[in-house]
Amino acid sequence: MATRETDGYHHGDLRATVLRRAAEQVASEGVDGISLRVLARLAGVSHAAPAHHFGDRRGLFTALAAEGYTLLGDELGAAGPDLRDAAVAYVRFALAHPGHFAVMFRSDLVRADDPDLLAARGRAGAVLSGGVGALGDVEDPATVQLAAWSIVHGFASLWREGAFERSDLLDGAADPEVLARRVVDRLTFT
Amino acid sequence: MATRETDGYHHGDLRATVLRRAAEQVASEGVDGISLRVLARLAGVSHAAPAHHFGDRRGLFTALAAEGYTLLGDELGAAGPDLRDAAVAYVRFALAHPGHFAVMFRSDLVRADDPDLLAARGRAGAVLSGGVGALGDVEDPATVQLAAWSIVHGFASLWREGAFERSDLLDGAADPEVLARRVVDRLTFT
DNA sequence: GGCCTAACTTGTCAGCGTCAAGATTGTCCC
DNA sequence: GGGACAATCTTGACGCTGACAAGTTAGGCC
Repeated sequence: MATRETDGYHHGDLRATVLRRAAEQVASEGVDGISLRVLARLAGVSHAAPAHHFGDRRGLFTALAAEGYTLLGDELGAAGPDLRDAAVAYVRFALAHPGHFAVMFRSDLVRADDPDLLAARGRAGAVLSGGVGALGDVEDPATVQLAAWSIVHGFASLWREGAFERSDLLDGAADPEVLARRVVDRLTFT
Repeated sequence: MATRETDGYHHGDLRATVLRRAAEQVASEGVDGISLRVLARLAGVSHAAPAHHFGDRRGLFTALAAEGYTLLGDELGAAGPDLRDAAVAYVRFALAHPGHFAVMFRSDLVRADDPDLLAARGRAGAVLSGGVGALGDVEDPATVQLAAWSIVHGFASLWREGAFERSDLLDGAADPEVLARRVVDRLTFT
């Protein structure tokens, strides 16, 4: 099927296949519960095949992170120039792509100097900065941006790890995006 | 010398020794760069000795997380009832004990039903809730608490991973606690 | 048709977590 | 003081993993 273009020696789409599976596995079992050999097995190739595309384990996570920043850039771009909309979009991205999100900020798992990673991250940052610029008159835009980034990043992380559920701060099965907007609304931007 | 009470068969303080080293290693090299066997070697015991105290790898991280929640509870308690002070204390804890912090919210690394963990976490949560109660008249205290938790957690995580340094949001070598307070001050609590 | 390169395989290695079984030591009770 | 007992640590083994090296196959390009 779609996973193989040729069913012989060459897989045909191994890089994308492994990357997709890796995102799923990281999302469901965490970063530690992942193995290049298992990913290779799932893709129907030999244990060393993924190494050709990613180098090593770190390379796989780096590629995953780069893809994540690309997706985040897209999401932020689609949200438009309003910073509050962008904030909610950040949360939406994190919860829609947990496998990517779990890796993107882990400097111990990612090769910091990877060109693809840097490019994708730079783009996402530029999109966000544009949103802050659109705010108009702000006394201390850098602090505002730090605060906004912190609050959405923290919210997404804590939600993802189930920290909120364990506390009694959630009223029933609240929608994370609704809640995220409510939380972001406690920020003053002026 | 203080690490061994007897230099014979029994180490005497293995559990605490391993835990301390583990915190250091996690802080410096990340969770993945840690190995029970290396920790055992560093403590001068056989490779299977730590298992007696922690069961398995997951047990080690669980113990580390529990210790982290205890430390966090102490820090929050020392900060007093003011929620802004507590928020800064949260950041201070995270940056002072990065090895613990890195593990505390990783549900994939921690045994969720561990009694020690639950007790320590419960205590830290109670201390924090007390601080929110001391705020007085608040329209929606749950949302306020979510927002405060999110912003400090996100700030600490992003700072820790070096995300802020990579952006151009920091003016020079800013003190994280000062910056944290400035960021928290963008929150409206009423 | 022949070459070149990318993609993948096979084989191997040391290190890891985990388990089982045995050795050593401190403690407590008589 | 001595013996049972539990806690602590060792030794040895197993399968799995990431990484590396060397060989094999296929596709593209002149």
